[in-house]
Amino acid sequence: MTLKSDSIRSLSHIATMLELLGEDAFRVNANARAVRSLEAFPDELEPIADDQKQLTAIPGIGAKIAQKIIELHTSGRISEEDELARKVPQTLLEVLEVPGLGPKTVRLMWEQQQVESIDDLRRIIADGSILTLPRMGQKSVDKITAALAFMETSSERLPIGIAQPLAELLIEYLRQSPEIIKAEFAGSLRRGQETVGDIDILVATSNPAAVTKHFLAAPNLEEVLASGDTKSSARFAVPESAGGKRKTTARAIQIDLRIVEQDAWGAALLYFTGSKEHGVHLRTVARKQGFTLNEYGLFKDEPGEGPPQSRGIAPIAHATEAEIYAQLDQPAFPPEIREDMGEFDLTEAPRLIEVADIKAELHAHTRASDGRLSLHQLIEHAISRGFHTLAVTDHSRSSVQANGLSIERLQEQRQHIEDAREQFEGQITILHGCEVDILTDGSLDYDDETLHWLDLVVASPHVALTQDPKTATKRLLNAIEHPCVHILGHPTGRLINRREGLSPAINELVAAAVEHETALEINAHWQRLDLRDTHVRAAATGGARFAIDCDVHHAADFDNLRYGVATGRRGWLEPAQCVNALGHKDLHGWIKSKRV
DNA sequence: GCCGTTTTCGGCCCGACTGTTTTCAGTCG
Repeated sequence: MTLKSDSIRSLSHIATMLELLGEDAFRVNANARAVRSLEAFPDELEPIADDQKQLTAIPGIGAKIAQKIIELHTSGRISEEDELARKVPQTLLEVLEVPGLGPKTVRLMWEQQQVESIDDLRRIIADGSILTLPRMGQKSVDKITAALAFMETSSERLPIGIAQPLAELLIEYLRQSPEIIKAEFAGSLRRGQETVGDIDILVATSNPAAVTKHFLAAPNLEEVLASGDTKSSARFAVPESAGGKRKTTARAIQIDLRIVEQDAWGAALLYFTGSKEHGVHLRTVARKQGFTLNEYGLFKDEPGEGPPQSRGIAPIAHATEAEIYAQLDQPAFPPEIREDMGEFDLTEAPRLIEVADIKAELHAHTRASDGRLSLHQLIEHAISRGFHTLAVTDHSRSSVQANGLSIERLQEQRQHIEDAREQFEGQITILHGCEVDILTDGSLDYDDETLHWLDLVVASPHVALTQDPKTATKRLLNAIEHPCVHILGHPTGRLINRREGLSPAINELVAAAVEHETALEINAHWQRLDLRDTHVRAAATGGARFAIDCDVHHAADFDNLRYGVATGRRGWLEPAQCVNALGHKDLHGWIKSKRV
């Protein structure tokens, strides 16, 4: 555990307990904001933990919270957290996790009915005493009961690689209705987050009732949670086949449908894309300039009661996101950077990396190790993607479970590569590379002579992924600094929702990567997305170069590129910093620079 | 509890839906 992760846990614990005690909402929010800010902070806190000034330089961290972090660092505890924990039963925090139950209701249950746990909640439902609470009727109780049952069947956040295809299928279905003018997904999915808690679909129509009816008849719909004139929510089953074989325990996902008038499409898309923090900041900007911004448009402030659109006030801008941003004198922020993490300091929108920029795949496996494609099939797929270069990088010998190649087999593979080069001449440049294991101590799985003989080397950690941060940093630095290594593959080895992976000191890796011109991988597989967005942001700011690769094992893995690109965009990555976006000459110039 | 090109004090976004209410509180995003 690091000081950062401990601080995040303690501060969010404090925020939740303050909420349950009915403390000032702004104080609760300040702690929650500090948590989000720390989650996005790329570096560890230990190096700055004795410097209040550097701590308060982190947005959302003021003098008080900095003091708590310092206290946690020096004593291992925060006294405020301990004091609060004496007042609030810790099992009460689980009750707050029940969807539909908020702090006010949980507090009432606690004060009036001595509810201190989920079991207590079940008790007052069973004996009917829950109905004596204010504003609590049978319908509410039924909802809580259903939520409790749903919680038991578990639900984790859905990886983007499952959520996005689901959203696209639903949109395809919705568009079958002639009443639909436009349909797009918004929310965290549109911002390219690695996992999503729900899916937001935005629809433009002049016939809301028909569209709602159509939505509620969609395939895989399990339960309607709410349905009004402009908004419906339903729970959908996640098909067993999602993501190839099931790679998530999530059985269901909530999908929210928002219905808007076509005219206000831009305002609605902006609003429902979020993030919440970006929206709050943007509305503050609007207010300062004498405007009101909501999901119906940007309005000039005029005195009066009620929302401007219902008072007959015409919006100044509402048709597109771009015109609203322009009216507020802001750049047209790409969705992926709308996190209120510094984007409002920009004077113009960055030109972020796009899928169309990617012209090379530098991390791909064949049947020789654990891939499912033959060498020829792999090459044909790369050509069909319009790539100018493909690196064949099967596993090295230590990856026994992946049928890693001995040096002899590696040498045999060279002959096949050369045959293929002849056959595909003029269509694509084929590199003979490997994905070499970074062994536990940081040494590589082939000798230097073999590595130098290969055209391209991706060095990746596959074992000992629970090493402490210091050892892991040293291990990865070894690979970055090795003169034959081009790319550090999936640097942390994490698997989303499954395995934490290594926690190296990213700033040290970045400094070494810049010095040795080694690229850091953004592994595009949606189970990896490694480096993650916040690491990419830190490394890109530090001037590192990146490789966005699909780590191809199956033909369909090429389609994961969009998730890797989205992660790069969330890290503010521009094409010039991505080796896969280089032209043929520049890419091979860099690759050969490691072979002199 | 944070923050400042209106402010070092006094702000801190905005609306839909639900269930329980005769006008609104709570939750959610």
